[in-house]
Amino acid sequence: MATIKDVAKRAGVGLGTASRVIAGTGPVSDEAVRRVRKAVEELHFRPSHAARVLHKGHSQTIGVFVPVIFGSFYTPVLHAIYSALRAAGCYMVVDFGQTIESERQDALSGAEFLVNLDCDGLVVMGARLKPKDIEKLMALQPKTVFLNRSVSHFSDLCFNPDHKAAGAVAARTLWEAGHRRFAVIEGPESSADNVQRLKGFYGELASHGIDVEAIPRVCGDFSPASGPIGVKALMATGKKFTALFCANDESALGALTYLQQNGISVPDDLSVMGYDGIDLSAFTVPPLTTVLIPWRDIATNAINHLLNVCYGTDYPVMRNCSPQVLWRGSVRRITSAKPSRRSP
Amino acid sequence: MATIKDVAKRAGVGLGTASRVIAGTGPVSDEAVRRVRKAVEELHFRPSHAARVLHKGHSQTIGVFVPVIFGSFYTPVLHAIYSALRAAGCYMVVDFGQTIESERQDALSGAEFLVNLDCDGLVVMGARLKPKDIEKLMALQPKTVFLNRSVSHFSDLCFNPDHKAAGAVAARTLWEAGHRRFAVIEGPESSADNVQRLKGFYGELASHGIDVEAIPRVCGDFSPASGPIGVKALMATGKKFTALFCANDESALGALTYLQQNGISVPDDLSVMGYDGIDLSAFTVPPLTTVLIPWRDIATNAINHLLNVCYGTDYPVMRNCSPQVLWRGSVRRITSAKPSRRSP
DNA sequence: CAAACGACAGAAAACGTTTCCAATGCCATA
DNA sequence: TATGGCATTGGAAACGTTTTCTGTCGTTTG
Repeated sequence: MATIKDVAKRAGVGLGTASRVIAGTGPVSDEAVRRVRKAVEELHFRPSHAARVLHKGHSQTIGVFVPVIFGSFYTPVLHAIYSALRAAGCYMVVDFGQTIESERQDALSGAEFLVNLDCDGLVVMGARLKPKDIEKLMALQPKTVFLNRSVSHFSDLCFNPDHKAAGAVAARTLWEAGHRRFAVIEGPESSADNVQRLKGFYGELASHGIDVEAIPRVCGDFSPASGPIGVKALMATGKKFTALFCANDESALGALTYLQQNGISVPDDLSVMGYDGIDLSAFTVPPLTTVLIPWRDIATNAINHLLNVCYGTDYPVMRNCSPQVLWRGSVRRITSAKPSRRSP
Repeated sequence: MATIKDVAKRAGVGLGTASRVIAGTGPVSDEAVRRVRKAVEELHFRPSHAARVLHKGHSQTIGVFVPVIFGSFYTPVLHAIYSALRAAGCYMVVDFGQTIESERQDALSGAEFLVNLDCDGLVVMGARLKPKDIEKLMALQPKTVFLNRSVSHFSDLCFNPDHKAAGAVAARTLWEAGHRRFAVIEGPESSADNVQRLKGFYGELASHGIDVEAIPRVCGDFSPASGPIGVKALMATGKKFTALFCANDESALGALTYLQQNGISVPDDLSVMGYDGIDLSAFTVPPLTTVLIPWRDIATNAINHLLNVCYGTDYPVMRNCSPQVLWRGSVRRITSAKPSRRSP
């Protein structure tokens, strides 16, 4: 590969001049510009990123850790991160975790991997990180933002939807549609985001006088497969319910499929409500009513903040992105004073 | 950040010794090792990636271009690329295109973006690249492999499933199940992979004596939305058919949903066959019969080849990954000698 | 006409590594 | 005791930029 020295030699100018022309900074004569440009062209010169980084002290590279790349949930977030980064002219280096269970360990080792690359900053996504993990990561690279995890001591670095409020919104939506008997397919207990949304959901119902302890619930793992498993288990309890809340859309998808296959009509026999608002939720049968978490906005704001920290820019950062209900066909409005007791 | 000089000073050894200890290469006394290790620990020393790259001449970084990150198709491929790269200790820098239509332009500018980062090699995915684009990219970075595109002159760099053969397999499967009347939701004409699979599909049917010109067909864009649109258009032709071939699973998903909503039973009234074998195809109602393209294997082999080219390694590279039919519930076997003429 | 100034060019230093080479000290051998 | 070889070491050079500083030349101004 040709170096800037070769370019300078070929153009018959000094090193400094060549550099100034290429960087487009400092005073240079038109003649010099012309000659350097020509030499660059002829030699197919490209400045060495490494040399630049070494000199400048920053790499224009941001490391991103995402727990898993399977499924429909993380992908749009990754895309939002990518877009914001690319718009700022930054490179995105990605590291993925293996499974949703190994998330915490993966995040820790992934961050270390990324830090070894002179990343200017880090984005770490994951609901399973413990406060001391966050401290550890901050020691590794102080310029880090966290997605989907909130730790009070580092709240300015944590960009996290208000899962509790969103869970409450889900409950309120079902309540206002007239539902009084519920069942829930939960997510993993080790996921802080799951715990929060359920707290919001049950809390809201409790405030309406529902005995939440009596609500049949089953613990899933956020996968589509946990939908059928969950529904089966819930029906086995023998308790009656008119509305099923799934802690995420993917498990709701699985539940919908299972119900369909077993002749239980949604929403006539049972209403189903999801959580996340993944793209695919619009394409189920019936289309899934769900709580849209504005991940796109949240991620963009997180990146903006990170860029501000890393490069002293001044991108706008908003911290209050509120959830929104996507009202679609999978939840029935119960209009009669005495709600239907029919149940699967 | 502490440099290796600081480490050497603190450990009371020379620069060379410190470097040798850290790199774990060359002869050093136990005492020196101990002291350097201690200094590294105390100063939280991490070697500068940039300086290493500058000196060594390679960055352990591979640039990856993927046309879009939405949807279910590219994600598993990206994951396979990631896994292979990470296993080799390489960093993955990603660039995405905007839409499936802008793929070609996006790939070109994305590759340039990536090359500016001293990537040791490039992976470019995209079926819309023209031969001269490939030449251009090769000039930019000779160490490049192409995914889902085959150009005869660069066939050793192109890792591409045999779409024609896979299309033929789809046709043969339907034929052998007894179907004689077909309809097709095609993909975009500008996608070479789509053109190939259709060529294979129609070719196989023609070899059985079917008049392929008479087969009703409609052009989609690979999106779930093109499923309903396509089915509607096909039914509007008034022609009768027992089997619908969708050029990719996502449009098949959309088609399935639409049929379901309109009371057309799959597979009793109509058989539906997909193409790709995305994870989600197992979770539709009914589960989608489809042709599995072994993208995981193909991507892994492509990366192995690239790594061999970049680093002189000797990973195994296989080039014949054959498609496979995932026989599931969405295709009916027509056993009667005279196949059913019933049609939507 | 001389001096001062401005525009530009070129050389040199610095960024943090790794590698190569020469030097040192030590031990065994002659 | 001198010598060769070996193990270990420290320092210099190199990787390719950018930036700063000094120098030169031509032009303008007093």
